[in-house]
Amino acid sequence: MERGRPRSFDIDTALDQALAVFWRDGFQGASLAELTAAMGINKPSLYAAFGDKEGLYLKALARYALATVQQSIEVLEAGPSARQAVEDFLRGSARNLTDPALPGGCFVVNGIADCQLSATPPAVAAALRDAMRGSEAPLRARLQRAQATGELPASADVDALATFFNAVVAGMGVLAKGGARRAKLYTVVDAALACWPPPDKPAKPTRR
Amino acid sequence: MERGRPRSFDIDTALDQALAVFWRDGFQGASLAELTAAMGINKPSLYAAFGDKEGLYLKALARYALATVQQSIEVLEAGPSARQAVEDFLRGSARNLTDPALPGGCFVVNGIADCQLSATPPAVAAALRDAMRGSEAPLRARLQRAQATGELPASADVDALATFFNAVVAGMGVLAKGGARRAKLYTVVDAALACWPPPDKPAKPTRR
DNA sequence: TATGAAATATACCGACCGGTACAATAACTG
DNA sequence: CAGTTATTGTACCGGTCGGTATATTTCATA
Repeated sequence: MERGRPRSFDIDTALDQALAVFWRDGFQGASLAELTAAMGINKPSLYAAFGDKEGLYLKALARYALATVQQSIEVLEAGPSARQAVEDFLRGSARNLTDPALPGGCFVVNGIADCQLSATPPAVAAALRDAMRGSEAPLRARLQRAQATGELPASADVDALATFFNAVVAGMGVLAKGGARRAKLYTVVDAALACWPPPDKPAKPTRR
Repeated sequence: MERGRPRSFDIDTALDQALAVFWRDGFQGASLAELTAAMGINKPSLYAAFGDKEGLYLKALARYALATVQQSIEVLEAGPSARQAVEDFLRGSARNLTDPALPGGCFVVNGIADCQLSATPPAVAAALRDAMRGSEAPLRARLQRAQATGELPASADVDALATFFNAVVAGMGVLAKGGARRAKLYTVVDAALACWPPPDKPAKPTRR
């Protein structure tokens, strides 16, 4: 049984509202005044529920990372082929990065670039790096599966490919934050997909 | 003739020192205390020479952008072939982004991701976007030349390629700031170079 | 050497920062 | 109906922020 006065707000809702502020302004740039205003609560309530500005950020980041990784897996595993799955993934990323309803760019990319040696808590920097590395995993898993089924040639370096596509998404995140339009990001996707490895030495080259 | 007490520091030297601080901590994160300490001057001297924190940042950014664009042009135009020039450019970028003697990542990429709607002066955001777009120009110029000389097929979209390689560098900048090692960036370079367009429908495919 | 101009150093300004003490409030328990 | 417990609103803390007023120093000029 819960004792005492019940909390007047929903934790996850407040977390999402805090996420939006952190996404837009970064860890340093987001002030407690902005955060509490966006969350509709007071500072002591925030402090009691999340412990700290740092704790709040870490919880918001964990929520964001979980949601995006789940969505990535969903898209990557749903594609009819690995090649199509990666294309869907890249194009979906381009769409999210330029979604006018979102704060702009990628929360993790913005956060990493915002890391200041002097004032970013080590746990925040570490969590961001973990999130960055974690976003590579679904890609790598899908590419490994493609190699196992023969869709990707045995000579392909799936680790390198996963890192590459991840880097492309990060680059698109920077372009998006810099104001690039969605169409421009799509051209990046098109160019990146040209890196898809060709099949290994075909016995009969398909040419007429 | 100069009247009055002469300035006791060199403008460009101080600008370079300020650049290092801004590079590491961003516009918001860099405090006047850090800046003046790094530059070895007092706040009034900074104010008299550069007018403002914003003015100082803009001058430092202009200096950085000029230097990097010049170096990019140099590398891109020195390569024996366009393909080799772009490879040299990408690999040189990867090297710079992970240079332990530098603050880490790309000053422009860090700055763009650090832009906070609430507290970043519009002129700073605009200058960063201009710098981001400007870094694409040397690439595009080199690719256009390659297309004119026939090294790139007429069907290649040089604008898209320039945007793509620029995005790859931006992505590598994020990875670097996130602590990725140089070797990891090199694998991204390798994968990106696989996007180099093949020659148009060769009459005799070079295969034996 | 006296004078004027420009840069220096110190000390300070109001505003905002993250974080908290305190008292009032609202639920559950007996 | 007390009594307990946790949350809420308000008001405040020391510290730092960007920026500046003031007075002093250091040079070129005359």
